[in-house]
Amino acid sequence: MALSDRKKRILRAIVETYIATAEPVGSKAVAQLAGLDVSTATIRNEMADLTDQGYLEQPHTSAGRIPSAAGYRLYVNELMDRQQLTLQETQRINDALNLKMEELDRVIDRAGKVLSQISDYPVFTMAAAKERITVKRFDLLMVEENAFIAVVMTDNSVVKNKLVHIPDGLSDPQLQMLSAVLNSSFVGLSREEMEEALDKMETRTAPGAFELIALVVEFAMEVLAGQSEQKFRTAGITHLLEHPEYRSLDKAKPLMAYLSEESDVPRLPATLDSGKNMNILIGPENVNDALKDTSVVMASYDIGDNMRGVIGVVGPTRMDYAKVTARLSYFADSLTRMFGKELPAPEGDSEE
Amino acid sequence: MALSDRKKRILRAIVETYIATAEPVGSKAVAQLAGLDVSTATIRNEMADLTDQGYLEQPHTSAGRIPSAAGYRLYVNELMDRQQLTLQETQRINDALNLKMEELDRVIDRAGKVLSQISDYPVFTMAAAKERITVKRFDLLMVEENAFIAVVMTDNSVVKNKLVHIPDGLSDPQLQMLSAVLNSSFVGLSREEMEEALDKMETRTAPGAFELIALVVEFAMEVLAGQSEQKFRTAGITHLLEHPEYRSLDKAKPLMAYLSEESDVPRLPATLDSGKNMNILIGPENVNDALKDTSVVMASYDIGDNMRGVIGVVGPTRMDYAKVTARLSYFADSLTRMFGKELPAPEGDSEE
DNA sequence: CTTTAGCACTCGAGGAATATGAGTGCTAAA
DNA sequence: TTTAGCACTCATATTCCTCGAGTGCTAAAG
Repeated sequence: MALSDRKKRILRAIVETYIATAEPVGSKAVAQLAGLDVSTATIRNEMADLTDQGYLEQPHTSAGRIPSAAGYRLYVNELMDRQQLTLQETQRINDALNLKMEELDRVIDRAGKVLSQISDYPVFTMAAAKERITVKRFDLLMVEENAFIAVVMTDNSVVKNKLVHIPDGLSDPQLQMLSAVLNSSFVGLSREEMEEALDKMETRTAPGAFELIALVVEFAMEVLAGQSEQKFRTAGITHLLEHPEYRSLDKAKPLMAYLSEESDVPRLPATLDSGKNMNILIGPENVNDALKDTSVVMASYDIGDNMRGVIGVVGPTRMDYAKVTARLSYFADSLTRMFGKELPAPEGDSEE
Repeated sequence: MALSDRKKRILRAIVETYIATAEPVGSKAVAQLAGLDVSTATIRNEMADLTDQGYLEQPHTSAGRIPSAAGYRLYVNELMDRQQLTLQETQRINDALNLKMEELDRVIDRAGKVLSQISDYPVFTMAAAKERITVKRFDLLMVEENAFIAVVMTDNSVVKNKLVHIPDGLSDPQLQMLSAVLNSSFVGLSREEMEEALDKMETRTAPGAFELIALVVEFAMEVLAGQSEQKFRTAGITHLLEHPEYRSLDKAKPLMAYLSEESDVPRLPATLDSGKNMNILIGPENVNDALKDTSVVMASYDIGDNMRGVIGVVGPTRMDYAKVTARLSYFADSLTRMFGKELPAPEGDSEE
């Protein structure tokens, strides 16, 4: 059932003043703000209707109304004006991102920090790799008599290396031999397949040589593991404490623990409705218990060919959705522009 | 002026019960706990003396006493029993550290997390590199027609790489030429010296070649910068909220902001009294303002040949010093044993 | 000289009672 | 359908009071 225009204006006024003040909104305040030339009594009637329909809630008999989850939902879907960013703000964002094309994760980290600063809410970031990553090539470089560098490059263009110490020196031909074995037998394999291949090889290879191969392959497996592992990072958790709903520590603590690295519970359900690239989860729409009274606004962006990143803002259901969505979407766009398909694949070792 | 044995016992009892309860300690409680067979009145007299001498403080005329900074200092220096760790606890620490010799920073991160868990306080870690770091060698690997990997190894055995895309292909001899220039002109130079050398070279080199050189050298300079930059990390900040002195958000917020990445103010004064490898800073002894009401217990450990790490615990002045120092010193020892000089230099790219 | 018992005093914490006022629902008139 | 009026509700703030732990001081006892 569609709401009358007047009801919508009232709902909108309530949501926005509640967002601004964090206190239940009464009919008087609405009368002033909604720009309607009706008395408070009329508004009270309309508010009673909206309460019946589930868009508003009453903390107790005689306080003002606050929006329910459904109320926020409606507001977000239909009523909200997209805010424009000021030139200054876009400037700030660009500065933060363009400093220099550094490593992927560092940029993302910094992006999170800046987003947190300009939105006044905590921010999380996540990068999810595609399902199957393999090693594209191995390189070995002798550096001293008793050490070489193993360089591993994955098919999503991440390059990592490790200094390997060896008890006895290695001749150049031996090194090339090693390199040949690695490149012929372990390229194009996923982590699990590598493990298998390594097992099979053990029986029919000289122990000394096998040990070295295993060392490098295990490193490669670690790299692959590190790639597919979801990297969850947060920034600005202390912003939580600035909002009245978290003045009580009992409220703040669990959410903060969830956001900081401490809790080992499964992370945010990255249920990005595929297709859409901006997603708003309001209060109970969050699956996770720690987020029941929390809203999450998240956006996704592309990283290179085969990865997708998510960046999101966490706050009380009374979140300034208009402000947050405006900033967030600009951010996500900028990130896609930086890392997206058009650009060369992400450079450098994109270590954690 | 030395304190009588009885005064010391009383002071000790006060410090320890205050640490346990976070509430001012009265003469009655001391009478029971100090194990002295004297009346509360006597103890009151002694406590008055201790207050005069500056070891105790009175929040208001008629509450119990709490230790002053000087009182804690005395306690830490003379009165405190070193706690023994239980077998279980050492086990836990060892498990956490020995999982696998992974990258330096990851191990340190994990160490911080575990230390925070077993001490119930936030923990910070820092790694300070030696003053002058240089590049030990460059390697270039062609990977595709239009990209190569630049591998940079520093003299503290850190290896990093970057994928460099180039518009036009590069022949093998050209690549070797490039490598030769880099290795002959930029090895052994500090960051600043590199910059100079690069400037000089600009005038007398073909533009196309120079561009590539500059690309790699700039990357190397970034690596050096990253090495000398102090890496400050924290774990378990939310533990702060568990302690009554930070129940009021106004108290907790600044400290939390300081500890999390948000504040850009200069970090902890790593004024490790050189020589000593365990350091306790009590309240006002901290230079930084954000730490005025906070105690910091820190220990240092060696990393390889030329780096030194600091790991520390932050908490209210009413901190369980005995517990914390015991755990911390064990931790620092274990870390030194892992990364110290006897072991091969830290392996792998020790990226942040 | 030191220790102890006794006592009046202080001051914060906690609780009950009270006042305040914003906001509501309902009714009756416009 | 809108408005004014009015009685009612209930969270919050304020005030006042009591309670009790703890103190300092004094005078007596060891």
